[in-house]
Amino acid sequence: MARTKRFDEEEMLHNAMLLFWHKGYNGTSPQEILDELKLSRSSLYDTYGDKRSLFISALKRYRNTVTAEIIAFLASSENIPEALKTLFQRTKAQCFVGEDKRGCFMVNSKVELAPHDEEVATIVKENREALENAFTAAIKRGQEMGQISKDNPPRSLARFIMNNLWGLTVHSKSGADKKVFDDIIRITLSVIK
Amino acid sequence: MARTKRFDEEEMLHNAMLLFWHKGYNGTSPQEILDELKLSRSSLYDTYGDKRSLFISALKRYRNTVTAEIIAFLASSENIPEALKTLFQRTKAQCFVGEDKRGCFMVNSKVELAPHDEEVATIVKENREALENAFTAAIKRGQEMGQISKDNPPRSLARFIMNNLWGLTVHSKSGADKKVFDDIIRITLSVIK
DNA sequence: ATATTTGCGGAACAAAAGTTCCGTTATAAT
DNA sequence: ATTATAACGGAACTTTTGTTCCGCAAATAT
Repeated sequence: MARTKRFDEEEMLHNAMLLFWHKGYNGTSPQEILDELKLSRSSLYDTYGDKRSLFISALKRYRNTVTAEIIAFLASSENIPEALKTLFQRTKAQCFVGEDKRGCFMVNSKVELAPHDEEVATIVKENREALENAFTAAIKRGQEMGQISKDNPPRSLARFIMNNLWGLTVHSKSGADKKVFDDIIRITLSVIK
Repeated sequence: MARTKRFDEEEMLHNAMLLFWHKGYNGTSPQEILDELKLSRSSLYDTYGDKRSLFISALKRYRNTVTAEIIAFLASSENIPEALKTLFQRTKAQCFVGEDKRGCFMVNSKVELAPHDEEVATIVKENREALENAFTAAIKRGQEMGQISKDNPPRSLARFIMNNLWGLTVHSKSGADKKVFDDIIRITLSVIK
């Protein structure tokens, strides 16, 4: 009946996500999106709506892939302290990918937009709550398995862990070197004992 | 010899700082600056140069006032654990000023601009290093006075403390309530013993 | 093979962003 | 009081941003 799209919708959304991740919402113009995705103007607007809709879609994609993967990883881990260590190491490694200092897309977006954009604020809040619940459940299991001390309630520890993970993404924007990351990770994990 | 300015240069710079703090660099237009500061276009450009120069000046002002005040506070404190607790409580309190969720201007700026703006990256890096040195010196004194355990080197603890302070400013953008802050502060300070 | 429908290239456009310029006004020093 | 200099108000202008629209192209279903 009609012509088919000559690009992969999901792949383009992924590329748009990477672009917003790098340069922020207000720092990315439609022209840059077109150049980067190699898409025609009409294809962009027909497929994704306006710039803000595209951004919201990208943010949701991040939640459904990156965040979801972390939650799944926690849920499937048997050794919780080891799993947490892995997450910290991965965060550290990602902060040094290609001199990009891109940090975390969710953190970047909430810093730039959450105070003034209701929809972004909602996504960001739900993302935080979902992560907190996943960390809480994992830490609770860790405590029940005797891997983690019961000195602190699991939810408190979950919040503390997340605070340090997010702190690292800010540190990556501050020109901190790997030793700074190592110090922070070592002390943070020492609390989970 | 010539006419005098009808506004206070420092006061206007302060107001500009608050505006950038709220809405970010790319989120603030020259028109908004004029409206907010009640300044004529020519006065703005004659006095502060272009928008980017104004932003840089605002960032430096933050460093010379807010950051400098924290450094002075640490240097003048006798009870270090108490001083750290005060800083955390102040950070928490500021995160809930007027439903603003404005966070920390230095953190906001580095997340938005540091990866793509060399000059911002430099200011942000120097700010981080100055703060780290101030925390390190204070914690070292705290250890020497027997207020803080010597389990960890002072610089490592300094980095850990800063990571959690910055984490809180990110948490404030995530719709977290005060209980979240209290959990994080309690566990963080429990490491400083 | 044809009709139909959607995709695509790019022109076009309104609005805003960001800056400059100029004529007038005020004031400080002489 | 006069003069020199800087401040101010606002017009004006270029560029970019964000979006729409239109005509042609292509592919699918019949």
